[in-house]
Parts: sequence; structure tokens; C-alpha cells
Amino acid sequence: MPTPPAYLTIAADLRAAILSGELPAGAKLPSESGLMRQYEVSRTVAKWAIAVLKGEGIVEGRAGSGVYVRNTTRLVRHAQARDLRAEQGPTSPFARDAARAGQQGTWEHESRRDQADERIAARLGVGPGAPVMRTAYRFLSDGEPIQLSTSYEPLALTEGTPVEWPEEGAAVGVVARMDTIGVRVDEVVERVSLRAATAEEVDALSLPTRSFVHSIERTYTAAGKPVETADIALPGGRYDLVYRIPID
Amino acid sequence: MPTPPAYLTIAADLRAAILSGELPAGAKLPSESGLMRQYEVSRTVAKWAIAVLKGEGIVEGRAGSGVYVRNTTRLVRHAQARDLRAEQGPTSPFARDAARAGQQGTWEHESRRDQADERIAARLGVGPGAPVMRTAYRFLSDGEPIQLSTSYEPLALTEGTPVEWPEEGAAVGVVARMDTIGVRVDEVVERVSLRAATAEEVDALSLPTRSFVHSIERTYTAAGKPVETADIALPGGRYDLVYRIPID
DNA sequence: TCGAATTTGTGCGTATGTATC
DNA sequence: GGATACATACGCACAAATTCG
Repeated sequence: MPTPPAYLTIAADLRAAILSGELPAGAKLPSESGLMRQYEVSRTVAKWAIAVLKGEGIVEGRAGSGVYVRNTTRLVRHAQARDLRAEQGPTSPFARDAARAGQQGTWEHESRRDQADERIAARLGVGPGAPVMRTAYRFLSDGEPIQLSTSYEPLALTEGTPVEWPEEGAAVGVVARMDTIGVRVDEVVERVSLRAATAEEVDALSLPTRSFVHSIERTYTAAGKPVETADIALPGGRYDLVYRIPID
Repeated sequence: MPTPPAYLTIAADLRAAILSGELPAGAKLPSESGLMRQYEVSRTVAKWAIAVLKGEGIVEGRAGSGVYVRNTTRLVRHAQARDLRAEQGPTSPFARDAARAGQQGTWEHESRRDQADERIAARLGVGPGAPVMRTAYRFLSDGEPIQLSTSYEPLALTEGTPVEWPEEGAAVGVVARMDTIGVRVDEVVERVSLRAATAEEVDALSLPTRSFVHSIERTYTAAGKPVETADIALPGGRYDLVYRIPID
């Protein structure tokens, strides 16, 4: 029975202390020097132990200060048929999720006309270069950036209608907006994957470098025809994604 | 404009080579010695560069041999209303997903009576210690382990019926099995989160140490009453999760 | 079969820069 | 300004696994 390497033992000890609540969110871990004394190891080993926990996303180093336990409270993102249709109410699904967690959900957005690249064109079922309305969102929960999203709608569908600019009408949410122009959205497909955060996402979401995001490709369709598609990025490990699917 | 540290530059170069296909799955990365010569850096820097890519799950080190690009072909797991009801067919959803990817899906299972712990009891809406049927699955795609799952069904519901032992009847899948005893499943809820793989998962799924998994808590309900709940683990970054939700 | 070379894994010691307190 | 702490980096050493002649 081989003993695990020292740096993994130390990482396991610290992880256990964090998960047990002994080191709560925001708490400072022992310094490298402290770990060196406590475990009688070199700085290299202390550093690798911390690197393991950083890789797991549960601690964050701040140069000159220390290594701190990251906030581990998980936000919940709901996707369910009833919610989607009920969006004719005054609040967005995001704001509702935040409110459920006792937090205030706000967002910034920026819309502009654009041309569909190949990837978006394929998802919208239009030709490459087709005109689309592109809207970039940044969602904040209690002021802290927590979700990015870029949505695309074919202008062939919305141009000249009251919902051409997504955030300017009274209706909130894709389903409700499309309802107002007589397009009845009847299905949403989400494809969830996991990948390393891009530099832009690290910046926009205040993530530690080299962290993960849930990447969601979402497409709304009406009678089989795509009417909106979006790329959504959520900090990995900070979000639970809940899908409620009716059967028959 | 500060230049990025050397180890991140090297990691970025290698990552670009992998993503561009210049280094395909299975290809061997330059050895540490090679990187030292090529970039004129110390072994420490070469090692940290590789560690970054390992942390991203895109390469895997083998002692004595080298560092290799991991298989990045993504499997797709579908969860959608039509599929779920159609399970009365002879194949399971898992086998169908595998077939869609041109692979052969098989599985091992082991069922036993058990008592619900607090977590499972809460999810099933029964008292702690209530008798349940516990079934552990290991799914393989072309012989390679690719998914773990442990399901729990309240014996109060199934005891003495033909579907008491999940894998012994003719019907495949929770919805179809419950149909045969007159329980009409009408909803499934999945909660997707991301976490570090446990040692058992690393072992059972042949994962590199310190990798991530998608963790799914799935619960089927009939008229609001839970009839099955399962913990599912999928290798992070190897799976896309597709959810198809009808709206109204 | 054996042994040498290579490669990664683990670990030690040290040094410099820079951010924080 | 001084002490502390992390980030980056160099050089070295040995073990274990693999590869290959």
C-alpha cells in the first residue's frame, strides 16, 4: 500500500477542513511557510498542495496577502417549461432565480446588428452572413458578475417589429417577446458542456485565472424553426443547473 | 502591458497546437527536456506549463513515457420528453446515445436492498431509513467506462411487483417499468453540477487523477410523488448534456 | 532477459519580483 | 519602510515507469 505523495496529503487535509466548515468561505489558509513548518516539507510541496486546491477552484491566491477559501454558495439556474412560458410577467428568469436565492439580479446589455458567422448561421438555420441582432449580456447578482450571454436573432424574423431590439419592448424573455409578434415558441434545446474559461470570461466574471465554465448553447424554436440562439457562460462550480422536463 | 509568464506562454502555444489539430488526440507532447531546449527555460517552467494543460483536462501524463493529448471527442447525453416515454422499446437511453455516436453501449449493474440515508430519503420523500432498492450501474461505450450511476427506488412502491429488481423485467427504463405497475411518471428533474472526481470515480472511470465530473441528481416523479432518484457521474469535458424542453 | 536511456513524478533549496499589510 | 506572502523561475536529485536495443 503506497503512501500518497506529501502534497496530496496536505491538499486532502486542507480540503477536508474547507468542506467541514472549519475553514469557511473567505478564511485564510495557512501560509506556505506555515505549511512548511507544520508538515516539515519544502516550499515546493506546499506550493503544489495549494495548486491542487486552486485547480479545484475552491481556493484563490492573492499575491502579497494569502490564499483564501472561495465562496462556495451555489446559485441555481432553472430551465423549465412553466417558467419559460410565464415570462410574460415583469421579471426575467434570471432575476427570479436570484430572488429565490435572496439576491438582487440585474443586468447590462448591448445590442447591435451583425452578420451570422458559420456557427451561428448553422444554429439559426440561415445562410452564413445573414443579418442578425446580436445582444451581449452581463448578469450580476448583488452587483457581482455571475453570468455572460450572447444571443442572436435572425433579423429576417424581427426586423421592423416592436421586438427588433430585445431590451426595448415591454415583454421580457424570448418566449413572451415572440408571442407579441405572433411567433409561438414551442421548444427550447440547451446543450451543456464544460470548458476552460477564456481570458475574456475570466475578466468579465472576475474569475481566478484558469477556471472552468459551464458553456450552454441554447436555441428556441417555433414549429421547428429556430428563432433565437444564445451562448451562455456560467462560472463552473458556482452554479447548479436545474432542468424540469414534463413527460408526455 | 506586462508580458505573461513563460509557463503560460508555453501552455498557450501547446494548447493552440492541440486545438488546431496539429497535435491530435493521442499525440505525444514535447518532453520536458524538449520544452527546456525549445524555450530556453528551466524544468520547473516546463512542468508548470504542462500542469496547466493537465488542469484543463486536455492532456494526460504517463510516467516514464510522456504527456499525451486526451481524446476530446464528446459523447452526447440526451434528456428529452419523447425519448423518455419511448423507452418501452428494447434499448435503453444510454445504448441509444452510444449508437447515435456509432459506438456500442453496454452496462454492468448490481442491485440490493438498502435503507435510505438522509439525503436520499429527502429526495424520495420518505423517512430516513426507509427501505429502498439500490442499483449501482457502470456504463461502457465500446468497452470503455464512461458513466457511473446509482439509483434508488422506494420499496414501498415496488416491493412484490414484477419491477422490484430494476434489471430483471422486460421493460427498460424507469418510465416504462413504472408504466407496467400502473405508475405513470410525468416529470423528471435533473440538477447538474460540477465537482472534482472522487477517488472511486477516478478509478471506476479510468480518469486521470484530479479531474472533474458532471454530477447529476435525477428524480422521476409521478403526480408529484418521487418514484426514483439517481446520482449520475459523467467525465467532465467528455460529455455534452442536451436538454430538450417543450414549452406549453 | 537484461540493461541503458528517457521521461514523468516527487521533492529540496534558493532567488527575485511584486503586492499587501 | 519593513515584514510578510504569493508568483515566477532556476538548478538539482532521486524514484518509478516505460521504451528499446
